Amino acid sequence: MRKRPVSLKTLAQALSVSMSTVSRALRNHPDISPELTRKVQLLAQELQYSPNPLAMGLLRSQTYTIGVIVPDLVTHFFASIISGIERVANEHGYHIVIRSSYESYQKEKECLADLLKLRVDGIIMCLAQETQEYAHFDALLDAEVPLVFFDRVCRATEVATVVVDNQEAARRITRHFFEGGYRRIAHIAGPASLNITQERIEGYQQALAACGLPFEESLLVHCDLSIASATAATQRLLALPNRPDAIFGVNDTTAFAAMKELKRQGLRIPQDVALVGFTDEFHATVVEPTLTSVMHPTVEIGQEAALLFLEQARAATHPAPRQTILTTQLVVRDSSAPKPA
Amino acid sequence: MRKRPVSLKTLAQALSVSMSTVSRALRNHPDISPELTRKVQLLAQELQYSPNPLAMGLLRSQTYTIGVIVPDLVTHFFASIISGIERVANEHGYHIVIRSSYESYQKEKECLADLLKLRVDGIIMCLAQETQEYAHFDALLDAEVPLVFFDRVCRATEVATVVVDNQEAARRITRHFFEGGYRRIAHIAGPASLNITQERIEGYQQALAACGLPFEESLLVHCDLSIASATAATQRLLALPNRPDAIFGVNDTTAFAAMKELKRQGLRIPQDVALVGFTDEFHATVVEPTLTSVMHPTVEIGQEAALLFLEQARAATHPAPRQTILTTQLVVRDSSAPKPA
DNA sequence: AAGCTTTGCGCAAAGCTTTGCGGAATTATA
DNA sequence: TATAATTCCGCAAAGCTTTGCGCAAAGCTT
Repeated sequence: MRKRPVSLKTLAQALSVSMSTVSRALRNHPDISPELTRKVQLLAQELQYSPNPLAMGLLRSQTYTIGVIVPDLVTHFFASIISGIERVANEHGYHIVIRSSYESYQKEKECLADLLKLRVDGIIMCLAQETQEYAHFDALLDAEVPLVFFDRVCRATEVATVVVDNQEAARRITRHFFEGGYRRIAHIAGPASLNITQERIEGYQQALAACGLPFEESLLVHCDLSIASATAATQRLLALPNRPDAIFGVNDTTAFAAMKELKRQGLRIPQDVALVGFTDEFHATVVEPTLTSVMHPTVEIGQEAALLFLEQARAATHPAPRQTILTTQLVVRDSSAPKPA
Repeated sequence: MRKRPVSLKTLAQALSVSMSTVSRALRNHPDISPELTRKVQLLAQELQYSPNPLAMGLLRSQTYTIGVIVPDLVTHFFASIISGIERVANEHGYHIVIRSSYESYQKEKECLADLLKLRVDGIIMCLAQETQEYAHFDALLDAEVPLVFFDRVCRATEVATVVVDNQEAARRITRHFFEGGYRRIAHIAGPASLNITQERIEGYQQALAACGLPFEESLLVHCDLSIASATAATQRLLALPNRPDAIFGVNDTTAFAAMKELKRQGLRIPQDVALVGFTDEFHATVVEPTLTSVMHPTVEIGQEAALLFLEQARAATHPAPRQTILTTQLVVRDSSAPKPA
């Protein structure tokens, strides 16, 4: 049995006063005499008193705790978003408790339920890939529990969200290829259900049109974001009678899987096929050739999400859901060097 | 103002019975009549009652919450350890609240203090790189708060720890080089203060001796685990009058920085200089040449740490600290192919 | 000196749960 | 039928904190 930490009662008994007096003294209430106040604060300091958050939580219905649900804890993308959330949460006195949905709809519901049972003050999350029904958020919305989605979102009119401008990013990539002299630009997209997939496809198509290139069905392939599936998608593209001269992968895993497959088939990058991915700095610079990629402002996504939470948590009345759109950055490296004339 | 969730009081009032009766009914206490029990449970179900963990925490002095402190949230190594912790913690009804020490001693103390104020049931952590004093753990030890260190440890006789067999791993790498025909084997080590650094150096030296190779001071260089510092360390090695033909980097960042620097200087891997790192699968397979490396059982480290916590949390009396040593795996890839005769 | 205002502190309730004990009503016993 | 034994439920305390209200003692006024 661990001994209980010092409480108001400990202090009160030690000083032979009531708990209310101790409580007031600690908060410098004018009702308490200066000498007593000093004595109390001194003892509190000495005994390292710190108010019990459980009692405070009970009183105020506030735990200063944010539930964070991500599809996956290991991926650099999510890890650094969590890092961003953690930083601003801590700066504002909040703790974060983390759960992974493992991209599963069932697990996502479980996590949500568990965190609510824990009485978190709000939820910051990214939808699981499987999730197509959104009824499990009704309870939160009804209870006006602060909720923030990032990256993968739904019900954007009801929930605060932070996303990146996927269309713009996809347009920029496509244009970048075009300007480099590439004309058969393929796109390995993600699952059709994800909003990020749709937006990037739209941007891709918009840019093709703007560049005067036709949209060829066969140059748009889907994968489920796994390595195997991305590899298969690449193979489908390369098996085309008229294969693409540029590939734009929808994310990290996809881009690297594509790169490996290209190398395996003896194709040179970018001479035979140029490549661009959505990925993060460390990976992109370590491969050969270095990978041109759209960098997500991951830490900022997390920070912004936490700020949106705080905004809701502090508001007296439930504020209108705000949408934050962050811009990405296209970092040009070797894998998309201009085509030699 | 969010409305309060349903409590025993809600149910009690709805059924015109006392809260104690509701409480007993929910736990199938024999004192309560079967019909009433049924009615109570039905209503509880319907209203989605779930006991308030704050009240329970107050009562039992238990929050079912584990504080996790890592030096860095973004690194794959820590991210996947967290993933392991999360999994077994959740399986056993615990939540984890995460903090990053940013490798800072000051921050580490802050995190520790904050988590204790939060009344976590225990702490699982990895020491910050800066941390050299360990007095801030006295309070935990005195209060018998379950504490588990992983990877970087201290006070191993007092605290449960989970580590990998660094000596063995270093020996294996060195032997692997030797068997491949390499004779001037260098080691880029980490900060001398870290136990992992020391252990790997010892293993390195043991294996050199076992292979009948001399230990040359100049082939052992230190870095602080940053990219810049690892690059500089590599440069020092390559500037040697008699440069090494094999390099063994102390971790992820180091190995890749070394690889980049080797390439930059136009050296071929492994023909001119072979390379082995401590790293994780994804990175290692994506680079060119693929990197031979010692793989940490990261998820297992996390799982094992959580199990050690549970062991302490469940023990009636404070158990003797247990040391878990996990074995690593040397995955041979292209960067250390045998030297052609 | 009698009455009024301050000053300084304690009581108790609320927030939620569990649990020992007591008590009323019902049933069984003599 | 009066008494003993069940049966079934409520009171209250404990765990910790805050806060409205009350109360005693001290200070002040005239």
